[in-house]
Amino acid sequence: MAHEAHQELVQEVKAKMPQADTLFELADFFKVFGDSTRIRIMCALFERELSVCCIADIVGMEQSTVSHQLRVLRQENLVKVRRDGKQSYYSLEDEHIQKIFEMGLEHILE
Amino acid sequence: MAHEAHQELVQEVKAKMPQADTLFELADFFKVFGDSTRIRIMCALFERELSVCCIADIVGMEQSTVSHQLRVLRQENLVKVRRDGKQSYYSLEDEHIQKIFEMGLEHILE
DNA sequence: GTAACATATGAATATTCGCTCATATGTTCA
DNA sequence: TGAACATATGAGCGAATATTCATATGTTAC
Repeated sequence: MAHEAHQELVQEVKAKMPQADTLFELADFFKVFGDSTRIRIMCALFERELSVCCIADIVGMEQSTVSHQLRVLRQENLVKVRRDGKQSYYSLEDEHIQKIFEMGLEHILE
Repeated sequence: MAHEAHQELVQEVKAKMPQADTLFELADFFKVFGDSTRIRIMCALFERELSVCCIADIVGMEQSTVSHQLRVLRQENLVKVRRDGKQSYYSLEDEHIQKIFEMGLEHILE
């Protein structure tokens, strides 16, 4: 390809892409899905809201680990918390999560 | 919650969850989306197939970096390659990718 | 053949990230 | 108030990972 044509193509594609900031945010968002502990936590929450210690038992990890990961999920607005007495009940923030999940499953099951 | 009720709930949720293996695979799949360089590469490929050096120019990174990341994308069956003379042209493997992308965007733009 | 270009890959490095331990904070009940 | 329980958080460690440099491999044109 000629040098000018190359540059032109590069500029054309760059122009059509979303802003760099948005793509960095998007990467951070998907990063959250890229850990098996967090995936399993989210998956458990598909069924119903759960307390921290229940989640820990379900995924078979320390309460502390789960608590740390729930914080990550909270920061990306993927889960919400509800305090009830001594316990914190976590649930999913919205239904995008389940759809993204399903689409991922479709891909790997091909 | 009583101890037996807790255990019962844990078992019930665990039973409804997909197999652990599947969830580990799923995490590996999403891990690929969790890096801004790879996200930008995929995003560039939404427009059209591109050679490695074009991609490198578009995302503003070394040819070597892009080549390494394209290998990661290949390993997860997210892109395919076509050799044409000296150049390798990469394109997206299927349309799930774009849908996952869009859903991620919807979430962060809320 | 060799030169020039495009891509792939191995090694080294720096950074990120998940997990665990110890402990702090928050809540209930006696 | 203090004991018991649930959750959150900070520090430290080890593993994973993204990038770069140097170089190998592959391809074309002369």
